Amino acid sequence: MFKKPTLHSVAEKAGVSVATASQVLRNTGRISEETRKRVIRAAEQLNYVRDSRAASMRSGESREIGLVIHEIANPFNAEVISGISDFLERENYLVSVLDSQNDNQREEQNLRAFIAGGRSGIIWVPTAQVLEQTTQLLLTNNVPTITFLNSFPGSPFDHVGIRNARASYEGTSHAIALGHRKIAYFGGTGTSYVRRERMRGYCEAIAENGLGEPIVWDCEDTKLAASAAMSKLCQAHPDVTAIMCNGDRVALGACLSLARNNKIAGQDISVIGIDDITDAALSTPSLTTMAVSPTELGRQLARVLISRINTPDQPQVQVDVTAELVIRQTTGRPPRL
Amino acid sequence: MFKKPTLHSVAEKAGVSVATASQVLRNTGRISEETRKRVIRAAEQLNYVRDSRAASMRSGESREIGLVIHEIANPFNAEVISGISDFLERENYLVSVLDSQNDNQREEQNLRAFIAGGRSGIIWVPTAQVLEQTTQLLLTNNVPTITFLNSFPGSPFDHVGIRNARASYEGTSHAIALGHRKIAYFGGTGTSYVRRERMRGYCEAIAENGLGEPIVWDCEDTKLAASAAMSKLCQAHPDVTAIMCNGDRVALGACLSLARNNKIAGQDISVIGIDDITDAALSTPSLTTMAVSPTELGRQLARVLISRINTPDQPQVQVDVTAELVIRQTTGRPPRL
DNA sequence: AAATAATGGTATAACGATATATCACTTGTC
DNA sequence: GACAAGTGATATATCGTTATACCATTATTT
Repeated sequence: MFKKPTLHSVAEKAGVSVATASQVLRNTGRISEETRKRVIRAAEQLNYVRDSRAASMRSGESREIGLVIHEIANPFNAEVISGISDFLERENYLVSVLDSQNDNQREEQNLRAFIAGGRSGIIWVPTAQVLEQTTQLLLTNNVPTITFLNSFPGSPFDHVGIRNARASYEGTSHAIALGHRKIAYFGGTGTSYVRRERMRGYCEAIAENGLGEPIVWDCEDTKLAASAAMSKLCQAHPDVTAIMCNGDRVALGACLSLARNNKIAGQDISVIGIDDITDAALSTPSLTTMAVSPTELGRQLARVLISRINTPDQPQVQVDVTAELVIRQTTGRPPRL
Repeated sequence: MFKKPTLHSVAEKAGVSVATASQVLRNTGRISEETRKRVIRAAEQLNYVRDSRAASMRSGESREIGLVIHEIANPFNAEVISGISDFLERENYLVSVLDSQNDNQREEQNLRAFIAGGRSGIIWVPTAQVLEQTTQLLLTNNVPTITFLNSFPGSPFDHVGIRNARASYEGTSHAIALGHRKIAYFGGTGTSYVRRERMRGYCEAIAENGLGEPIVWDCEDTKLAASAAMSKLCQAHPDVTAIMCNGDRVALGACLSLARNNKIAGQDISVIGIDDITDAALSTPSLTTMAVSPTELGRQLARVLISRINTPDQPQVQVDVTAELVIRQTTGRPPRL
């Protein structure tokens, strides 16, 4: 039977002890140049790959980060994952991703897997409903954990996310400044932390300007669902002239519905998104949105997580990145009656 | 200092030996119901999570699969990842993803990490250029590996992918049947396995119908690049009336360029994609494409990989999934001159 | 030249689980 | 009542590393 090379085989081939071979490959600097070369050659010739399980178990250091996300296929998430990996890679960490596909049970299973695998830290984009038991699991097992984008009430973890309320507040204000009076909040379901905050910002802008009762229109976070929901919204509230959306994906879905009904986004109805995913600038008409930089998010996240890993006892940290209004074609003055 | 619970602490709390505790948690069925309950309670109370590194090291089984992909943010890839996870999860495997971001060096590093972590198997979507050394690494370390979607010359690994040549052949034939005579191949750069095959299918269809010299127009695989490239193609070859695209993403980029130049895809120029990503059906006009089922890909992949893991010595396997023509709005008869 | 320090290598005990052999004890059989 | 067989628990070796203590040599100090 075939067996893969181990430190033992490398040491044997180089004619030294495993202890020596280990020291060479870890660059402790205590080994003479001559034997160093011998060991390195042996390792190369055997295509030796250090077993990180054994290494991290013994040393207590893994330099691997786990990322648990509720939906990898979400374009904003995908962009953000690249940003995170980039920054953590520079600090010599490796980021592996598990997709919990919006399933609570899978989510806990994924977190368990990362705990079990001895990750140095966990980045967690929580689903809407987080079980108390899940939090306890992470705390008891003492893994540096940081929630990302979404959070939940009473979370004991560090957090990096977006200034959600402010984003929707400014988006809505932009519509108001253009002269819109009847503005709806469009997209999302349930009461995740993110959505609650975003709705709050919208409601504040509406209230401050005395624009009457807020109008909130639910829909699932897919383009298809958004398109269907938008058609219904237009029927139910024909007087709405602008929508503040829960995200770019539903915003683009709404635009799709408008296009199919021969209405023009930005002229008949104004649409404002949040995120600035790649497609926002590339659809026709291009989407006005509250832009969040995936790079900036990644940078902040890496910073906070690493400082938590290095200083486990520091007080809880919360960082919120500001979204910037990017005006494109889907917003304009309301149509004259 | 705080330490996380181990099997030792569980055993202690339950008043049994670690060996017994281990047996209970592995359900070997050799332990009495009474002590079983005691151990399980202790584990729950302590929030014990088995250290999978230690377990897999000793038992030689990890039930974890590594997926190395060149670009997580690619929408087709993202859809496919979910498909794979679903099927492998049913077989009790966990799929973790590393994104090599089209970087050769990162790719090897990622494969190394999975080898080092003792994965049961590796799913690899190779970048364009694969180093001989990388192949050797996987072989020497004896990890069941399967390439996915893309492959490379002389690959010794199992493969699951798409019938690429046939897909573009049929797509091109569809255009020909509609009456197009001047059809270009649009998108992609370099000579990856996938692109070579797709170009071959296109060329065959062109040759069989005596439509003169193939026209191949390169562009990077992003919507933005495709949009710019399409504008140039239209200038350079004003007589082209249809394009067979290297994928949906560039196809949608091409449509974007058409829309911006007030041309209508499907009337002025016909566009055919490959993949059928979610956005293909949801853009306006909707995209005619050679549809590949991510579910079917996932199923086949899981099947082949698992059989390789269970029977390492079986002969090399290659499975290719057929793409189906889905006619939507971006294809039609060529415009009259 | 004796004492001390530096250099380069190794033996050994962990890390936290599992596999295996073994050992008490009960139960069953004739 | 002796012996076999079965049941339930345990002691111990092991997986592949790294940390640490230790041991030879050789070099440096006074």
